[in-house]
Amino acid sequence: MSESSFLPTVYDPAPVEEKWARFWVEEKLFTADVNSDRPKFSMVLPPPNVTGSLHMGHALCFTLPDIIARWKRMQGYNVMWLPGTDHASIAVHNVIEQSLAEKGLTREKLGRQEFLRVAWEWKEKYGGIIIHQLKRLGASLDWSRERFTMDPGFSLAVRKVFVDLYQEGLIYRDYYLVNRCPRCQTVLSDIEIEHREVAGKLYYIRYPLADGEGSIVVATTRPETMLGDTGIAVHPDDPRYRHLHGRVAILPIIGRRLPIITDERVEKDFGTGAVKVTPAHDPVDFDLGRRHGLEQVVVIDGAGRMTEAAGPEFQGLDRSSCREKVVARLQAEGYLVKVEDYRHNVGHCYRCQTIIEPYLSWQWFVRMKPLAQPAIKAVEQGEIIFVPENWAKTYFDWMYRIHDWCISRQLWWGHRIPAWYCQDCAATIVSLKDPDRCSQCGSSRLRQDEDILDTWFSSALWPFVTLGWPEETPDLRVFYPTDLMATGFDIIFFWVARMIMMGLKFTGKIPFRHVFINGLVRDMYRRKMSKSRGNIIDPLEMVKKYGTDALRFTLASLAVPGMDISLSEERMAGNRAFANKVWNAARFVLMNIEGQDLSLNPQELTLADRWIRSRLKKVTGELNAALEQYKFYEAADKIYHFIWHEFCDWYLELCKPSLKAGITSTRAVMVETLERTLLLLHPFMPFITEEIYQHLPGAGKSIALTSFPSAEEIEADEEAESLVGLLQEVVTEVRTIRAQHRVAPKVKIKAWVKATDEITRSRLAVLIPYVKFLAGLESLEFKEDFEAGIPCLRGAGATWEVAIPAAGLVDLSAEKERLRREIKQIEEEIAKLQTRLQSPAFIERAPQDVVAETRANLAELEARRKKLSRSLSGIE
RNA sequence: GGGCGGUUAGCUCAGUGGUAGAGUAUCGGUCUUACAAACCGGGGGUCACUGGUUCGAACCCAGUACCGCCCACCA
Repeated sequence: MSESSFLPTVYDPAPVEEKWARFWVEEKLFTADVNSDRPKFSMVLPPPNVTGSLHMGHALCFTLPDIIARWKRMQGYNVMWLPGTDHASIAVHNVIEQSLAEKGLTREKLGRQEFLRVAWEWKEKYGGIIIHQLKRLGASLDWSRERFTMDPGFSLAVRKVFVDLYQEGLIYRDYYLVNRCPRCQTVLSDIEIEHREVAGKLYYIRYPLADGEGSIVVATTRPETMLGDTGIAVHPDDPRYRHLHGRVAILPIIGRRLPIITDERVEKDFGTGAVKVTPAHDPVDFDLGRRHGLEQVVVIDGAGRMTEAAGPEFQGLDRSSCREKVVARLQAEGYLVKVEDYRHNVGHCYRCQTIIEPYLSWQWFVRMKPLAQPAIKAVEQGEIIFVPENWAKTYFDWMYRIHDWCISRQLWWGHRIPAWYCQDCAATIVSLKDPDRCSQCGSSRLRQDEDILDTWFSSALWPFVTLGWPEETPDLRVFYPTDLMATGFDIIFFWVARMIMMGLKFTGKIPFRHVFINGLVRDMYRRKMSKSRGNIIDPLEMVKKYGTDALRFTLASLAVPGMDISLSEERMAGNRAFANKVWNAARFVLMNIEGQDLSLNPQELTLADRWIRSRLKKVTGELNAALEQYKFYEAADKIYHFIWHEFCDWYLELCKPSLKAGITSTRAVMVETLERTLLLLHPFMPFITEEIYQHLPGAGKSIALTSFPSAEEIEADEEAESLVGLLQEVVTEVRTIRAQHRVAPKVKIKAWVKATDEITRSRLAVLIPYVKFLAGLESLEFKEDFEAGIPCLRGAGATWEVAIPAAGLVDLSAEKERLRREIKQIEEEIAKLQTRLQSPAFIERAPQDVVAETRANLAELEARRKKLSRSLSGIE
């Protein structure tokens, strides 16, 4: 048969993938029907930032749900998987402001209107990149439902949520000490701060007492903040300072009078047991100050520069150079007692890694406790299930101790806070529609709050606003709550928890039933991928090199729930080889069925046909069970092993003689098995399976629209499995003997076989032609007596023996070595089992079937040893 | 300071009570007409350590060590 009419020998993924990716989108295969009467299965994609280009985290984050989506769709579900993007305030600001800076511009110079125009322009231009990439990579998303977190519907919903929460008292404004990033020029919420240990110093500073009698020494890591000190605190029970209670110290440099207060929160054992109190620049001091009525003196501004209140000597200095100057002056004036090296945790901005500055300012907050309570309950009662479940503990830990959420940001790109301040009576107006006049005094001199909302505020609404909320749309009714949310553990607090809280609050329902938490993608040495390390593995580059299917399969085969994934290119090369294997198996099948009768006569099935069907049944069951539990790695492993090591290595090889003999049913089973196998593989490798499927006789519009195999469709055939098991044993034994004696495959040799019981004998009789073919034997005959004086190479199972007359083939001393080694291994095993069986405790207490099994194993091993020993002494 | 996870073959990882597995790497042999991105075969592990429970432990319990991550107001 000429090969030219068939598929090429080497599979080239790129053209195939591009073709089908386009086809799926153009044919709208993944558009869900809201009127369908099939059961629904819905998900929303975690919206990638519009700034980004696709990275491995994304690739993982859509590959796994795509596997589920395709699987469920093939199982007959009405699958709706909604895509979209997130406006990502800070990230967009960083990108745009950086490009402005290159032109010598700042956002202030540009102005708010113009900046927003640039941002939208930028979003239109680059925001589509990820969407394009997702389409190219074949994620089976419903593109008719694509959303953006700043589209008009979203703006309306965000405003409604804000107004409702405000009216209920769950959103409030307060003058509070918050975290500010001096570089990003905005405040951040607590969870946007990353604490990292840094090498710092602990400065001991002496503050003289006002009455001139003595002094008190305090320890601080931030001496520059002393300029804003308004008190000193000691522990009430600390005997060292009892005489100082209620007295007054003098702040060096500034000269301010500092009352010495007592508070339980002071640690007696740290430093000197006395702490300076700077209410405007430290969270603990802020509380202390509020409780004890201390003044708040702001000495560092939002950009990290010293204010006028820091005094003329320091005003305008950066906080770090100010530290040096303050320390120098303290030293010069004798106030600096000592300086110690000190490692401590310092908060950094999660976006730009700048050290965070506590910053006293008016901000908007969400009161979290009332929202958290039902969200905790939903997980406690199992309405929402984390996979793996131990992530629920992380969720609970955070939720129980939740703090109020600072939601205002001093940025422009985002949802502007719907609050107005009356310039005449100072009233605050929060409203759905832009107000014309003050509701208190009727003045029309209103000024809208300059700030926008934290990006995560709108992200929290993603699962229901994307479906039409606050309208009661059919989509919302049919597809909400969603079934599965797949995302990384790093955003459980940022996103998952807040979606649960907001979902319950505004829809009265959970937003999703299952939360699948995937790990971080790391490099092959388990290091985080980062640009600075230069160890980024770019998914698009991998796609180019190995194909999307190989990338997807690699991610799936490494995805153990909740565990980080360490990725290597070798692994991907291996899976490209797997794709190629599938391709060539398909080529082989297609070559052999072209123009042939494919009718299936059950009477005509060969042993191999019966065996592969039975194996396929079991693998199908295992695959479905694994996916049911989100065990992607296990599912991938099962299908990989089945295709490569059962379908290709044994079944297709066994088909060759049958095909030669012209057995029609084998062709039928071959193509039937190939087709079912492709369906099983499709969720993992959508492209190559589609391409091959389209070459099969009777192919439909798309493999994605076929129905997923179920184990019930096929019958098990234990007899065939057991016979092929025996076949594999014998063939492997003969091959091993050949390989160890360097008997090349093309050298046709004779072999003898015998069985130690009648049943094995009759089974071997059936298997002889197969063994001959697979082991490359010229002949294989039953022979009762091997001991006829001809030196042989021997192998044995428990109930059978093979012998290859060795004359002229090999060096017998090598054979003796081989037999000795094998016997030794068997004897070690036998010794272990004997010890176990000699223990009365084992016989008495272990379950009967375990004991029986152990006995049977021992008997088998002993039988083998006997046979091999006889062979050995025969040679000797 | 609290919590979570990890430690199994050279490497990356599966494996929740009954004779240690995969991929890859490695060594040897093959172009056996689907596939050299392939085929056949081999070697390679006191399952981190110490105790305990059990007839039996990689697996359960207690502790130790090292690695990683998250949370945390000792300035």
